[in-house]
Amino acid sequence: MATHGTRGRSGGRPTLEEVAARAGVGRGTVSRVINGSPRVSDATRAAVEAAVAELGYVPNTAARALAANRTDAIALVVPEPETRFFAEPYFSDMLKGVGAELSDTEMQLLLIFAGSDRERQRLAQYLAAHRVDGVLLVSVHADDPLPDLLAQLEIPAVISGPRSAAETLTSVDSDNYGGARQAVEHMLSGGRTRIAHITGRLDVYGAQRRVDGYRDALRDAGHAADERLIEPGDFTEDGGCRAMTNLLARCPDLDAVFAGSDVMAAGARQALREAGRSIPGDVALVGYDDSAIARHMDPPLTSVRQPIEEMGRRMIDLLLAEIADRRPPASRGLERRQVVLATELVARASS
Amino acid sequence: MATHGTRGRSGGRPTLEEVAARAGVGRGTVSRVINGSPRVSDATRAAVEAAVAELGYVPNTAARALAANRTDAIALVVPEPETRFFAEPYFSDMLKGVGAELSDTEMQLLLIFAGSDRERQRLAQYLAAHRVDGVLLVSVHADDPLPDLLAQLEIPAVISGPRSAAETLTSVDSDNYGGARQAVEHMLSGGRTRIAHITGRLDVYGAQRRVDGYRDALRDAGHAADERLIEPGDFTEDGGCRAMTNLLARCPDLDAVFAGSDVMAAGARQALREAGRSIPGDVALVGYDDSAIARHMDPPLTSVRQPIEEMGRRMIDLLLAEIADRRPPASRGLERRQVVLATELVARASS
DNA sequence: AGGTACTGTGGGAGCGCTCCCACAGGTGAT
DNA sequence: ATCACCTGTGGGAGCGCTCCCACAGTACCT
Repeated sequence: MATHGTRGRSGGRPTLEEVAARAGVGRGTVSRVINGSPRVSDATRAAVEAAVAELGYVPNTAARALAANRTDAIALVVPEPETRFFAEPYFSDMLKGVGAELSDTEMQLLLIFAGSDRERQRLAQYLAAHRVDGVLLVSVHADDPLPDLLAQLEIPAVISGPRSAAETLTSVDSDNYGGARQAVEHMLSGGRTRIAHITGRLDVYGAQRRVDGYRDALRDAGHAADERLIEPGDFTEDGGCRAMTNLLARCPDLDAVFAGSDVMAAGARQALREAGRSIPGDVALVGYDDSAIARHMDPPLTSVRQPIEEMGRRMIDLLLAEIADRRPPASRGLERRQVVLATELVARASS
Repeated sequence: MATHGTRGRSGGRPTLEEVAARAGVGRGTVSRVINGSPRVSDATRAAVEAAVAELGYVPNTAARALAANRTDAIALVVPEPETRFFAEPYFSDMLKGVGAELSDTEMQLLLIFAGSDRERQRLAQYLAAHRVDGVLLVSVHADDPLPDLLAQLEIPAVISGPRSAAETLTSVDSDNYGGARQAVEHMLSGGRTRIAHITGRLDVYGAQRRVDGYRDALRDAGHAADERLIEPGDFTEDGGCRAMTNLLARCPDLDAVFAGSDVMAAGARQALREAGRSIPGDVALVGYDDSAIARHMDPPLTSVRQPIEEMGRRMIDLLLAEIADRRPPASRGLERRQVVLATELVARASS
């Protein structure tokens, strides 16, 4: 009789109803106070808050999620094996920005790795179950099916580097085009005229944009286009070394190199050294990313810094806005949002 | 009339009830199939599974959590700022083991940092709301209040290094005592007799156990105890350097040093070098952790390896068992579980 | 024949919340 | 005085599941 209908509750955390009884109000009113609705009188609000404090009431997330059809959680999906995640400062910076922006929110951040097929399978299940209100996607390759899955499931998502100029998802990116221009203009102003470029993998949109920036900066400075100064790389150190070797063979008169990443710049440095070219005496060298490698290279590498932490913050802003917009399913879609953040050239001894 | 009572469901994921209708069975039966109950006939199970596949049914986690009073999630709590998490390979190894062991489970892993006061506050709320079924605690200091909070909230938890010999939480640890013995015995067998020890912070239980192992190994080999050979360190490189300097001043005749961590060994190496002692010629040096530092030191450092990944796996095993045990709240408590895993000496040039 | 025991199944009740309708009481225009 | 329209409030219905009781059917004992 006493325990009628009281199934699993051993210790028994207080419920909304109990708080309501204690405060002498109705359930709806307590709910309104908890959720910060303005339509509550000051006196009532105070009474409810007192009851909440006395009882140590904490809302039941599952009940709320079920009733309101939301989870108050978002996922940061990293389509890489965990190893890379820990190896690259990119992710830790991103996480810092995301965490900071989220810290005055009720939202909970989930970190999900989707490196292996198996993990991707799990993630698909996870998303199908709508266990998060939104998704942050970082470091996505051009042919990744994940963005489309997200679109199909109608889950709000923000991507950290658009897959192409026609990206349909809301995206945040650094100004790859402008960053490349900065690098090239920096070398031009240093008196260099034969500036080569080692590109990143061209199926990565950002790498393409860097090539565009490189080309336009040279053209605007009145230099004739010379496609022989452009050599494709693949973001690896070996690739950078090979590319540099090819460039030296083809254009022995080059006096500067803009590498599409610091790692490739490290490879290029090795090739230059083996060819007996001094840095920056014979050849100026500029990288991209301003990673730890840049600071520790010999000589220290001039590099283009991306505001990764801020990118993380902006991604959260946009995602939260999109989640909020979702509720009234009225006027959606029309304006794609693409935020582009400025880069900064960090000049060091290599140029 | 058509949309009577159908509130938020726009697209409308299928529910248990719909699957039941499709399969021509009752709701309870579908639930039994989904949860792998054996009390279902093969024919019925097949019919239900077909309906699930056709409808693309995915259980609603929130509803399940509410009804069953569990979350199917566990938290890995890191009481450190994120920076340290990324800096130390300890965490990434741990995460790998944990992830592996969890991958054939329905359990979801949450990574929670509790470095700042603010984050700890949040965590307390989080735990009070019982948003996870269990907690994995790594790298906890002796005076941390977190374990007690967990106990008070009756949340199953496993800790990765007991706070003391009287640890009440289930714990997994590497054999600090045995590891220290291995290190000392290795140096003894190399003909060293005056072996010093730079300890870790002694408020860390594991560091104490290493001192115990060091003492006992020497005693068992018939060496008279000499407390002057023991110098306290604090796990930092500077501390290791200072400790080494003190040791050299006090016992110039020492011919070997067992440092309580690789980082301190690096500090000790510097002090030895400055004092003109060669490694391993004049003094043998052995560290603890077998971290990247050990491999890259000059000369490469002999060190004691802890099976961190396996520790992660075992922690999950124990935690899942504890969560399962929880359901029938019958015979609990009596046996504290403390798992200790063997260490391995990795011999390199420094000894 | 009657009993006991098990297997497989259906469906009611309830988990703790949010949403929303209903309604009381106040205010100001007509 | 009448009506319209606010603000603040109570509480019913329902979210999609799990748990468990009830019961039909079959099998095996007395």
